[in-house]
Amino acid sequence: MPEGPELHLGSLYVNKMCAGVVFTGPVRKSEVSKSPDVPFTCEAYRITASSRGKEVKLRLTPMKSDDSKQRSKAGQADQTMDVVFRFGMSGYFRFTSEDELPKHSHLCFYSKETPCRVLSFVDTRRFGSWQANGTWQPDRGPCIMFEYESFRKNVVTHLSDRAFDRPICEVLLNQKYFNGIGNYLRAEILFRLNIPPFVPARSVLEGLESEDLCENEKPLKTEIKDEKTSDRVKTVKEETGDLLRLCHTVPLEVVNQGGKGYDPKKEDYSEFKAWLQCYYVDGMKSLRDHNGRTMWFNGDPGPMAPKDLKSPKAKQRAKKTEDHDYTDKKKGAKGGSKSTPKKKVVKQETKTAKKEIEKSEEMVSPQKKRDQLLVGGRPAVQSQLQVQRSGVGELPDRAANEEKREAPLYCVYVFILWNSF
DNA sequence: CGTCCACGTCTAC
DNA sequence: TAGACCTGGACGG
Repeated sequence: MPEGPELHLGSLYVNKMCAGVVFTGPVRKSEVSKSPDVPFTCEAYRITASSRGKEVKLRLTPMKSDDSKQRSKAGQADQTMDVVFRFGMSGYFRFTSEDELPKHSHLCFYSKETPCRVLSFVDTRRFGSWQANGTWQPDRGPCIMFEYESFRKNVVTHLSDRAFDRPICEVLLNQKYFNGIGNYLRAEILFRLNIPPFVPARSVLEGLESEDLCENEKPLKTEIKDEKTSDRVKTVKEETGDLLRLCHTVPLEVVNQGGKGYDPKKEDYSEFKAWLQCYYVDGMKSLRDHNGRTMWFNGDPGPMAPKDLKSPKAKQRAKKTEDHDYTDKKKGAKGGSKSTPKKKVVKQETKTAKKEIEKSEEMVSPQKKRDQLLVGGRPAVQSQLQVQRSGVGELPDRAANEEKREAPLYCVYVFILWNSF
């Protein structure tokens, strides 16, 4: 569940499910967890949640007791305790009956009912963590969604920080400045503004104001009469706002979807998947950034793109043979994972038209290939945009973002490529 | 069976 | 700037 929107949706889930529920007893941790104990026990307490960027805070509030002396005798809590969670790659909250406890529940809060129900922090990979008596992690910046003004200010007033020497796509994952942005959000945000991901961050951000000048401008949409569909009025909207504003609005779109955000296993994942314009989308390119994270983008990667010429594999590929069939897969199998320190998959445009086509096949992820279908004689990329355009009956926020773009250049690109087969 | 990949931090050379 | 930390799903042989 893990970028800003998912964390926030998680806090909404807790507040909704636990409203009016009384919890009791100790907080229990799984055997396998290495996170700290939560030394809290109470005859009757409530749980509420809040979020900030990529953290969720649970507040455990003891209910009033007639006999506070008795309570302190028994070692009961009489003060609230905050527990601050980070979700890692796979954390989320569930509220279930005791016998439906999900696998990988690592911290459990028991309700005072028979049979009882359990609020549990579930985390398959255990990259998540929590801190009893916790506070928001001090090195993390303001929340991109709910502390927008201070978030902007924090970035704009620290542009001289060496952190901004890096490519913009990598800076967007720096939680000191972009608390809540993660790997899918950075792709979606940069894509919408057509910003090459490996452009120096400072060059993109300098000149932006602390104040969002856009915020109070009402007419975000321009209505244009479409000649072809004469009687229909088509709304055309450019992406509104600068990069910092989109770091705020794009995550909020996910929250306003009301689903669970990024969660491929769940039923309601389809809406989120349809919302994605770039991340893991068929026809988009991807590159490993300098931290080994996959950056999804379209068009020019930008001047700071990893050249990867130093990677053992790239050397091998360049030296050994011009055999275009010498793929990463092959190398992986050959070299063995031990001798090659870390695989670096580079998928990029090449110069000649022929190679372009070959490479474009490599670029398509396996998952994509499954989905790759012709719809109405057009590549799926285009049809996806059409689906987005036809969205009906959405929340106002979302509706405003529906009818947003003419078919972008990449569609033309894909179309040409497609026909060249 | 094995390899690769995944929404994120952390800390140790 | 590598790795370490984990589980599990997809896919290949």
